Amino acid sequence: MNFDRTRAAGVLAAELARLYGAELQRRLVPLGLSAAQFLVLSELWAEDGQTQRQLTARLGVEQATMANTLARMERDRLIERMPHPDDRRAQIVALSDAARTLRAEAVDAAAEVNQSVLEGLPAAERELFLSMLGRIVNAMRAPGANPQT
Amino acid sequence: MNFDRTRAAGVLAAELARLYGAELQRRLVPLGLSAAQFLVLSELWAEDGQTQRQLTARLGVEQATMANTLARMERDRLIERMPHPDDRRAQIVALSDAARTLRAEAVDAAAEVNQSVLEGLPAAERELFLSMLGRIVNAMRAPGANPQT
DNA sequence: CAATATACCATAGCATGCTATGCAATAGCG
DNA sequence: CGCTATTGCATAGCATGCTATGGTATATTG
Repeated sequence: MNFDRTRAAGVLAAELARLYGAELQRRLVPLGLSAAQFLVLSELWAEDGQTQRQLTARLGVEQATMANTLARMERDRLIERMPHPDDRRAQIVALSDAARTLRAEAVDAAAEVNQSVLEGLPAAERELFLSMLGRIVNAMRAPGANPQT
Repeated sequence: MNFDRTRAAGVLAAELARLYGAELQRRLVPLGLSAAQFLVLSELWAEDGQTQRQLTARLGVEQATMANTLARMERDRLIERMPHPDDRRAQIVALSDAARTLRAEAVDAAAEVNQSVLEGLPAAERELFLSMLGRIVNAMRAPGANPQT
């Protein structure tokens, strides 16, 4: 009849996400980045010049969320938007020079934070944990994961 | 040199938290509750009449976050606040009748969502996953988890 | 006791997530 | 071609997280 937060997978995940976000933010702030901005940049570092639509799909957030994040990134001179050559509705999101410069440092910082998360587990279990986390996320993302929808 | 989101524990946790939050919200909305409100209520169902301070500590959010959440819950008639008998700075947070009535239904809904999260894993691995998640969160919560702080 | 330090809350301002809307451009169809 | 549907974004409004700040009450200390 009670609800045990310490055994609720989602609640624990939310807490992990909060702690991780805070730590990542702490490491990225000196570079002038937030965690959400970093994720967008990590996509653009892999492939510059994507549309907002593509970024939204790849990062799995809603379109409106991405629009807001991109607006802040443009304000902060991390990206530039230019007209799409073939589709006047769309825009190309391009890295600024500043964002290109930040790449190595930011990726290092994020890698360290990801490593530090896993340090809570013995090395032998880390791969398994990532695998299980990945499978759970995939299962929840899949259609039909929502009963009676 | 790249950042692989699919292998970053924190990013996966954030995504799990988002998906979980959305699903929990979907199940709680018919009851007039949000996920954050549910967590506060789950504390109060266990022990009614706590102070804001206690709730903040137990749920692990910042004091300001709790103040805002409690304000919305008071607005929504889920809680009532009354003066603390011994300390005029503090207030007692008490369940409303409506909140007491919601208990069984809300706990059931949350339990189902938690169960559905774990369905992404074979039954044999579920306990281990919860254990690992719990250990990671504990390790990150612990002081000294932050290098060079 | 008076002054200072702490503790408990509230508020302001921001980021990032969401849903709901609306506009403009493009695609599809009769 | 012209109408409708779809697609790509932007904006509004909200919840929930945060930090920073300030007010009031209580505790501590010289």
